[in-house]
Amino acid sequence: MAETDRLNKRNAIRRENERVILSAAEKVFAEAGFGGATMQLIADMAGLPKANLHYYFATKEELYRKVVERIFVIWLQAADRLDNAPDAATGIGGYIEAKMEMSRRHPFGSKVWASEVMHGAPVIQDYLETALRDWTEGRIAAIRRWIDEGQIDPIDPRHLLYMIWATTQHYADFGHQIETLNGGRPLSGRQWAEAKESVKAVILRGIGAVPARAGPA
Amino acid sequence: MAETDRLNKRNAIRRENERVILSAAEKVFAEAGFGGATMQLIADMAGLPKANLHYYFATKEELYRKVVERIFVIWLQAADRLDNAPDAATGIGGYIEAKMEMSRRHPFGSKVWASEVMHGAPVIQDYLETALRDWTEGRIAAIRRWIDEGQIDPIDPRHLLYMIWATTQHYADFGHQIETLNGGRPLSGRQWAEAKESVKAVILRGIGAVPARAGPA
DNA sequence: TCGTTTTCTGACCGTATGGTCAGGGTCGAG
DNA sequence: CTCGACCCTGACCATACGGTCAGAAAACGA
Repeated sequence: MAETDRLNKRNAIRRENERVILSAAEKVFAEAGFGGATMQLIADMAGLPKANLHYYFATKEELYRKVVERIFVIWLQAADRLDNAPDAATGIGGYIEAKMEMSRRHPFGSKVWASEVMHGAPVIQDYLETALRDWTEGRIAAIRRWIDEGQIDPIDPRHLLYMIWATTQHYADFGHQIETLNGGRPLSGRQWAEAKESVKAVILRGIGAVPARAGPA
Repeated sequence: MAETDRLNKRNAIRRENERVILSAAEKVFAEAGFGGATMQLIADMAGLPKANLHYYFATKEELYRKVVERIFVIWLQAADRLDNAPDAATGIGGYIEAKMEMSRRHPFGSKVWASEVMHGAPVIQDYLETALRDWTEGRIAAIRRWIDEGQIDPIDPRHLLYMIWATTQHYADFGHQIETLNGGRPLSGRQWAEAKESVKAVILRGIGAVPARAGPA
């Protein structure tokens, strides 16, 4: 087998440490921003000496880039629900659900992404111009098809996508504000479900999408 | 007249310098985050020596706090359109319009606010728990009234507010991403108008609000 | 066991940053 | 004109931060 795939102790250590560092970095970058984050803070959170971080990731920029790249991959993966959907309502509804789950399970990643974009995407501008642009064009075409088929009202697909991104990611990025307005408590499982249903209902109704089981009369 | 209101040269200088500094600070904080912003950068942008900034604002934290407080006031002011509206569609539609205008005209402020909240609102937590919470409760009551009157579908008013905030502020906070997906060009006046109409249309239809002029048959 | 490679880390360094301050300049009131 | 209050700023300081490095420790293959 290839040398890099060997499952000896060294590789295990490396993999585990990289995982721990990336996870700690994601959290610290999310909570403090790139400028506010320090290698010492990340090291403490990872339970490793600072010098050890620099052994695995040469610079703060490199570590940050790895964090953002990982998030970007997850971001694009959520699109599975949009593709191969039997109809518009199922596809868009499923995509909203998937993104709401992501906001719930990966709030730090969402915040890092938001922060990166807000600051002009200094690190992942190339991804925006290639991968994200291509991805977006593909979904726009799919949405246009649904419009042509009369499954949803005519609407600029871009604004629909922005709306979905904005609304779903808001529950992660502005989670602290939502929590404060919720009496200082995090949303319960029930409240998350209600949020998901509200968002789905308003958007699907807003674009005139009929539920799958209720075909046109 | 009161001493603080005198229009002598000294007061003019003070007012003008504070304005210039706050404006520069808003931009720098928005583009670099609190941690990434430096007093030197803000000073350069304001065209003043760094020491002069510290003459008007003792610390970086104080300057930042003033910036955020100013944004918060503007944020709350946009609610005028929601209050005293003749009906739900006009009120909510007007509020969306006002917030879209704010995203267009004050993108830096929106970003600073987003950044502050994302990082756990270390500076304005008290505002969230008092002013924002009170404001929100008031609007929730108003929305509930519209629901009871049958003007809009039953929906948790909180999620409706979050949706409006998320969608409208997205055009400021994620403006760079939108610009990139728009071929690298900022949205034109026409595109902004389309965005505004799209958002309004989807949300108003999504909550079953009928336009003001088209009363129930 | 031995030599080699990889992992680990305390101590250290140069720089950038927030903040200070003494002293000079400007304005306005009387 | 004079004096006091306010405005301005170059030079400076202490600290914190990203990053380096020599050398110890551990893992590995033979």
